[in-house]
Amino acid sequence: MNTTKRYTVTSALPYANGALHLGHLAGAYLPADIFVRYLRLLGKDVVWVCGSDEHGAAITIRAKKEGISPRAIIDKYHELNKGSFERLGISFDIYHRTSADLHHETAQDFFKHLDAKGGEFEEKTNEQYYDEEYNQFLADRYITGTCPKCAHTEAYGDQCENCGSDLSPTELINPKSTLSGKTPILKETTHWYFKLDKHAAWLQEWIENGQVEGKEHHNPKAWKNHVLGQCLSWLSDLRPRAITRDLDWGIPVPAKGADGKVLYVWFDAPIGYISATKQWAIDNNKNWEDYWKSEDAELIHFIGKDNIVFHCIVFPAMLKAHGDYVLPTNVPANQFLNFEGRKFSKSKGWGIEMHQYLEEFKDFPNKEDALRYALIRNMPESKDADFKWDEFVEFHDNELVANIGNFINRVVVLTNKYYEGIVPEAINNESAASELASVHTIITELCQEIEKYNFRNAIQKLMELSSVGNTYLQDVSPWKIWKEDPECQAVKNCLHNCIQIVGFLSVLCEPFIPFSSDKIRALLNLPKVNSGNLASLLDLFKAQKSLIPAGHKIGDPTLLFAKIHDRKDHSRLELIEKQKADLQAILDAEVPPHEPVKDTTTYDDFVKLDIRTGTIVEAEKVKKTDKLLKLTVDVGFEKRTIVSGIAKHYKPEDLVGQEVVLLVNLAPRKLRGVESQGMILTAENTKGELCLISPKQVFGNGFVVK
RNA sequence: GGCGAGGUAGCUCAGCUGGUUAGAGCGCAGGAUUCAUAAUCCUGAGGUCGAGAGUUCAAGUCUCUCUCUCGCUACCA
Repeated sequence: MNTTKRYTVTSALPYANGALHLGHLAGAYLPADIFVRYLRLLGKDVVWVCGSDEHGAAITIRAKKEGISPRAIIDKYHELNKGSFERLGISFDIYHRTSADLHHETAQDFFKHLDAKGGEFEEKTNEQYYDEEYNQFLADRYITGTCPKCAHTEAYGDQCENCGSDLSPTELINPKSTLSGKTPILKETTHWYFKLDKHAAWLQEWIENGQVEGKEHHNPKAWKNHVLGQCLSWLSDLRPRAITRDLDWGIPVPAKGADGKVLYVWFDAPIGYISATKQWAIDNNKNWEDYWKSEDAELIHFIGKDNIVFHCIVFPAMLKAHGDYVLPTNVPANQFLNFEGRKFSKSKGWGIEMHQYLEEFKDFPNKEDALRYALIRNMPESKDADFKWDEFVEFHDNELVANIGNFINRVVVLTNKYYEGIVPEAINNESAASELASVHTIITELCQEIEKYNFRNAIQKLMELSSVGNTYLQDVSPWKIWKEDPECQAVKNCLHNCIQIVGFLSVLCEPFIPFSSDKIRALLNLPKVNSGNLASLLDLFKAQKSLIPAGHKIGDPTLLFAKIHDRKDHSRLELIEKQKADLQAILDAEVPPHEPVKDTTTYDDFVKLDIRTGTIVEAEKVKKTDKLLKLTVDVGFEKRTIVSGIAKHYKPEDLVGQEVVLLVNLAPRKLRGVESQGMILTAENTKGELCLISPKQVFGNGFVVK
């Protein structure tokens, strides 16, 4: 590790309108926890900040729906998430919230500074939907209407939750305000935009080469591939981004003519890292600027991949535009965790939330570390990963129980049996030199892996450490020697060395499985690990001194982990089986997905559609498209050119001669430069497969379908 | 179509700037052992490194083409 004096570590601020699930935990919190605990063990000066992100329209909407205040929502989820984190050993230095006054001030100051500086913002006026009854502009989420793509009648202004397509409010058919239920009008409004585009050049240099203004800033090779890739693909097309909204929930924009406007959440949220640090500094008698404005401060953002663009482009641009702040030296974004083969989905009940796990596994011994271990072992560090209960069981029983737990138990039992728990002295210990050397190598590698954010590898090193212990114990087989000669020095040496390994484990496992670390320390009759413990451990090792000296009395043997596949006690296996059964029940209960039935229409409306039979006479692909075919269709009285999105399902040559049914009085429209004069009718099933609709027998062209 | 990531043993993945018979863990098969939560330890089987072409004395590793998976994006009348 380099000579940096301070670390400022952040984890993505959870949005306070819902509970976090295991995917969030594995993405941005657990990895940061490992990293920060490790730094603390080395005695580094580090602050790790996080907190609730409590603004934005989604919260006000939810509050309205549930008939409670936004404040009630954020209080509820702030407490819930904060509590779950604590119970899982996520050791933030502060879990702040963006509703705090300190944050409001900080964010407003930040805005004012950029505004006063000039050149960073611009104001633009455009038309947005406005609710005349409530006299306010409507955020995207406040408008519902019919989705233009799937005809779902309750699509939001920014997204249709039925078909998943991203929308803009003006695309909605029949828009309605969720406040008054009435049709909103379009009205001009002014917003502030952050001129992101003007930062493109230095951002590129910074991300690609790790240099800022010709000065080396960080090693770009230390960044994850997928992070670099995504950043660079964004850089080619940076545009000014709106940073204000017409909303009454959030941080008021501190500028003239900004009544009724608040800072857009993505602008205020990352500033939350700064305000959290300020609050922590006040509470702990520190100077927050040392962690944000000092050259020897190293800023690291832990996030999920959905946040890469904000943390690698937008926020750095904000910091640089401001001028006084350091830029992140790394953004080790994780990919996504799936759950038993599917995406986590709250609405479908797929997956498990942190508080839910804690509740349902409340009788499971060492449940926190069991979960942490499984998530770390299979962390989505460089590609999406999948959480499976079967793997959870395997990791737990084969690795935590059979490898680490068993080794520690063997050593503690033997020491108690042979020496009444007193650590024996090692004399002429050279025979164990190779074991101790490999222990040293593993410890070194473990540290390096953590420093490279490779936590999966790191935790496997932990397992290697206890494997070396197990192998060593097996090689010496002290129980054999002891039967012949209880006073034999070889037995004493062996157990002395094994206890040292247990001691190393107790320290090195702390970043990963802190609850177990405490238990191992208790077994060894030692205090909990503390800041700087790893540094002194490494020093002792160098000086070839024992971590736990001869004569020290260790505790009585107790089990660290209880096997899930236990012959006598099936309770834990049943717990797992229940989880699996619950998932199966969801799968079984699933109604075949279907399009919602549209609103009732009339015969008069129906006859407006002129649907006729026809025959495809020519077909070719439209260039530079995936799905589009240009078809010439004979409708009897004339030939029509029709562009149709069926290229993924039909080859042009197979279509010629095919009879079809088509809408002939649809207004013509250009698609990719080709004018389409109608629409071929197809059906689409849930797999997305298309089927042309056509007469059952040869019928002739141009006849009306009714 | 554009951009990004990825396709390596049954499964999950390592393989840096190209260099001897391609690795680990799990799983599997055989053996050893009993201090230990039927845990541990040893040995072994298993891969034409997505396909093809090229550069090179030498390619999983570089270049090109193709193909499949995932994400973003365009398009779907």
